[in-house]
Amino acid sequence: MLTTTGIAEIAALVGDPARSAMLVALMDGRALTATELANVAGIMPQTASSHLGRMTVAGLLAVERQGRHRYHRLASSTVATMIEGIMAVAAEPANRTKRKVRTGPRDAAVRRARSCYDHLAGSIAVAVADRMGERGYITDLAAGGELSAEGVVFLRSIGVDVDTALNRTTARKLFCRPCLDWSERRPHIAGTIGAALLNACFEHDWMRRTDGSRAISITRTGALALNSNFGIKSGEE
Amino acid sequence: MLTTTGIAEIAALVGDPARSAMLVALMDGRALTATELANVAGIMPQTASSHLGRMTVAGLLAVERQGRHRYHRLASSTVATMIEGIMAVAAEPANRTKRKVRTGPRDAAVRRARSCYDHLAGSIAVAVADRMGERGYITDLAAGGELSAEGVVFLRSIGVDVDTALNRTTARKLFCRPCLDWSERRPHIAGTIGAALLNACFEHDWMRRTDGSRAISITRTGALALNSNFGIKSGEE
DNA sequence: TTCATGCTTCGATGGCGGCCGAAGCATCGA
DNA sequence: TCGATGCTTCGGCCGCCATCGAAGCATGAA
Repeated sequence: MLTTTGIAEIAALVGDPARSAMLVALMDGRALTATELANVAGIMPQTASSHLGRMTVAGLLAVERQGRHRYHRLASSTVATMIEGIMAVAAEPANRTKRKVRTGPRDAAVRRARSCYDHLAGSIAVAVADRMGERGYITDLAAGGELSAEGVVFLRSIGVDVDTALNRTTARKLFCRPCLDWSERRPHIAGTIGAALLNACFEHDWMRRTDGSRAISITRTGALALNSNFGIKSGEE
Repeated sequence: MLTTTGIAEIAALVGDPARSAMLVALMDGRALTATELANVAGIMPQTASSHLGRMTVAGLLAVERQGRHRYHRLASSTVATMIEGIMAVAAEPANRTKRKVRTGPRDAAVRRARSCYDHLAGSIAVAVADRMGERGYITDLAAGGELSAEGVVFLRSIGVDVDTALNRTTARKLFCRPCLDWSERRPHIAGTIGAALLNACFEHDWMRRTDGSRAISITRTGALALNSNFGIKSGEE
């Protein structure tokens, strides 16, 4: 059987605590060095090197070498989607009852806004996609999504670099892909446009990365901007 | 970290050849006995029993006992979605180049129509969802989906048992969930409605299960029905 | 009650793989 | 050229777990 053994190989790679810790650390789309990932996983660099090598040949990771550093990142958004899928199962009720679950304020922050691969996820991201759909900026999000002409104008008006994003691929259709959201399980905006949107949020200082977590914090100006541009109340404005 | 270890546990379960073979065998939503699954995986019953027990406590499988038989099925559609996600990675170009891939006619059939958990998947299923969206039978499929009043009338007219399906849950909203599709990566109709729809296709003898494969064959009358009801040309009418 | 079937539990075995120490390559700075 | 840093390769150790034989429980039939 073609698929069966392939599935087992891929899943076995994720099925190691050290490797899954590294993969989760890379879920925000950044590229990290081998030693950084070794620290994340709590293992020695030589062990991490072995893991990273195996995940790379399996197509889970991609490597870019800069000088004597080697930066590792997730190979594709398919991999990120897969990990979100596994997360969803791991977070299901059947497993929650087993171990005690305390959903602290930090988890709440992650659930509200976090980075998924290279774009924004969480309830805020879902709300953004909803509003843009309501206003006709995005059409047919379920079927791959298409950015309308009004959508281009709108995004450009709030400082998103739509044009370079548009130049990077051939068809406009592919830009707004739905991406099953871990906590919300509803689509948000991914792809090149999603990356450009998140990038703009950082450049405007609407949002900031959080150290040691996938959570993204929303600044005061960001809360105001979300309200005025999207009509989203994040509770901090 | 809460999620990291949980992810590794779930993935490690899938990461065994015998277990992944069983999971794939269950992907069509049917419930199989322990011995049947042992045959699928090519292992002894006692070994299979151990695997099934572990997957059940982990929340991957659910068991129903009938007499001296124990029927195992996937615990939820979340699990099915996860496995499709892993399949997508295993089928990615990076892995295809490694081993030889021959996409024979049988793979083409699987890609066109197959069962995913308890509902229909493949290009036909995507087309069905598209048409129903175009005609306003389904609204907002991307955001969980909602069946409109016209949709209820339509489905009832083609012999889908909508009413029992509607009674089985509380809100109409939950019925049409998008489900990332393995080959198409576009949403199709899942949930209770999706199950009722597939069921109707079997009862009308529009489609038939294929032995030893997830593929679903389309009968001649089924092709005609798809064309007249949905305007979908499957190439066999 | 007795036997057969389906499945589970127990115990022992064997192998795969994660882990680290030490050594071997690259790259950068002086 | 020499040392420092980042990373990889090699070798050996250890533990976990998949596997199967045999025995123990259920359920159903004779």
